[in-house]
Amino acid sequence: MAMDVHLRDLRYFTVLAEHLHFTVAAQKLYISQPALSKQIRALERQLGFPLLDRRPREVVLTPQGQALLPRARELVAAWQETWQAARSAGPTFTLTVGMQTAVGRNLQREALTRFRDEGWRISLRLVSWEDPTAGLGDGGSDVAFLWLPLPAPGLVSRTLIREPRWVSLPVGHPLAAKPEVDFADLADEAFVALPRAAGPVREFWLAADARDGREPRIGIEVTSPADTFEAIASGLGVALIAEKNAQLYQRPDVVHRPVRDLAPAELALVWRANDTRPEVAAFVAAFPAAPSGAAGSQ
Amino acid sequence: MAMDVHLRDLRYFTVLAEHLHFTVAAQKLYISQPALSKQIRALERQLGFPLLDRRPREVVLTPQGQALLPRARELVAAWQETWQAARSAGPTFTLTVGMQTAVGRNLQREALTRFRDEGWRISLRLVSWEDPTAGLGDGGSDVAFLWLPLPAPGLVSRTLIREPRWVSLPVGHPLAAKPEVDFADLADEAFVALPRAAGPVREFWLAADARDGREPRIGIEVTSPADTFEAIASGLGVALIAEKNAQLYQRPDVVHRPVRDLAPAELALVWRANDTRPEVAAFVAAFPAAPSGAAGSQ
DNA sequence: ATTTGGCTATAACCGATGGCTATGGACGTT
DNA sequence: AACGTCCATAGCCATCGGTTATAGCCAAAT
Repeated sequence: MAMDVHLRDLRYFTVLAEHLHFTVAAQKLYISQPALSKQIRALERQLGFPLLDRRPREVVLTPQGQALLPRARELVAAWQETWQAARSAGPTFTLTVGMQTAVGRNLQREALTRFRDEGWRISLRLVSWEDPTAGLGDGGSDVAFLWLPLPAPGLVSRTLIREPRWVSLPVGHPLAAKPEVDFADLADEAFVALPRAAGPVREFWLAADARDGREPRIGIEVTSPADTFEAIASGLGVALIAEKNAQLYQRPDVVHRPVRDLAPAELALVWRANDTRPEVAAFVAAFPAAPSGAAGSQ
Repeated sequence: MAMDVHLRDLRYFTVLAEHLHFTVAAQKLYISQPALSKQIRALERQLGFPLLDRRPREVVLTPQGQALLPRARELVAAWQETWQAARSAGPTFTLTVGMQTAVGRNLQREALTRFRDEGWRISLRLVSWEDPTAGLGDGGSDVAFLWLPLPAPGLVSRTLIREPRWVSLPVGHPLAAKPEVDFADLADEAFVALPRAAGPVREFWLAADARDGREPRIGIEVTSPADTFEAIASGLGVALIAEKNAQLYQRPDVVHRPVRDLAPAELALVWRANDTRPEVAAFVAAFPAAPSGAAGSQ
């Protein structure tokens, strides 16, 4: 018997019933209008009776739809409650999230608010750039936000954000005159680098992937964003930086420019491959993965 | 937020919690053990906490599992009730099912019991072999059980059963001596045929598909199973017949033998392609489709 | 101590589902 | 008549939910 519903579909229905307008309801639900249309049709097909009467000018509930609506709301709400109740029946679980400074993108806030509300304990752990695993290596963290590539084997990642690499230059720098920079013009500059201990990520931000094996010239090594921009402003070198971070760290003595011909940087949620605890999986699942290739934006 | 559950998963959980044994619970649920294992793990992952403690000797509920169990039962039951209530809020829908005699296989019973219980009105309409669409053509039926091929354009089918074609012979017939018959030995026999009005299905049961275009020899045309076997017993011809029907229509003066080298016959549920009423779709969906090719049995 | 048997997990595969973008088609409005 | 609004359809792709086959674990039995 095909009697079980996905509560998601009931939720879709309740929202649609509230607005009686597919396009609007789809927006509220953060899905496309055709997706909603299709799901509702599928729901009607599964139930065996129509829920809505699609008229030329308006959409109205059928008698069955009217009967279903309040009960559907109850079910969705009841489930929410049930979930919370069940969760709190177990021992309180504390998830430690490792983050390096300069990750930004209010991911911290996301992590904290979203899960604190739902009865979890989230503990943020700020780690220095010297620990490329952000605490995953020594067990100090359960998950971490990191720039790829992965610093060590045995870790798995879900890419959350993919964005172009820009370059930070001192205001006086000749290349600062152009609105966009070729990496070729940049390759022989002195670079502000992450510490050696940072591992593969250091190489990535030195654009080792675009140098054909030639060694970059290192101006200075730094361990914090403040250091970095101080060094750049002082003319000790230039540095690659993610696009959004460029917008975030504005200083009068430093300018940011997009760099052509560089693969985008990927910010990922990382955890240990052998860590199968459902709490970790649930945390990870709560963050939507970035689309794989070049996304269709529109 | 990934908060919505599929009620099916809750149902799986309740059954598993009842037996505390994956293999047994999977059997009760009519799914394979790995499927259950995977679904439960996925559920735990989605919820963010473990439901069961899989120990070497036994499976036990975690505190969260214990907390979830009774409420999960309630939710599943509540949905059932909700569904019924919503259905009966609409005008009673009567679905007319066209059937030819000799379809058999307790499909009628299936159709009637299954849906009468759930508050539908099912009206069976027995049609003669003269109407190959079993009432779909003139709107007298909403759905019909028919042997393929489809008698007319504009109809869609879901194959329910696929079974070998046998041949019915009078007891004295020389071919009746062998346990199995080659169609080549049968091709030049006189055949008991469906009426011309039956269309493509007539050709199918004359095995036009195995004759390379040569015309069959028609002994007599009949319009009911009784006619058919009377004719065969009287030596007016032989007839092809589906395997299960062969077992069903046993008479002392007629024998049934499997025929080699014939494609199987397909019994299908048929409805109008442009009929998108959810009631029809739900009825259709309630009958599992036959696997496409040679099925993996075991 | 090794084998056997019972039970759950994993792997590889496959069709159906659920999302997307782009486009069509019905209908009211201008 | 042309346009705008809104739902449906088409075509595409990743994920899901099922399958069979097989591995791995542990206790009982040889």
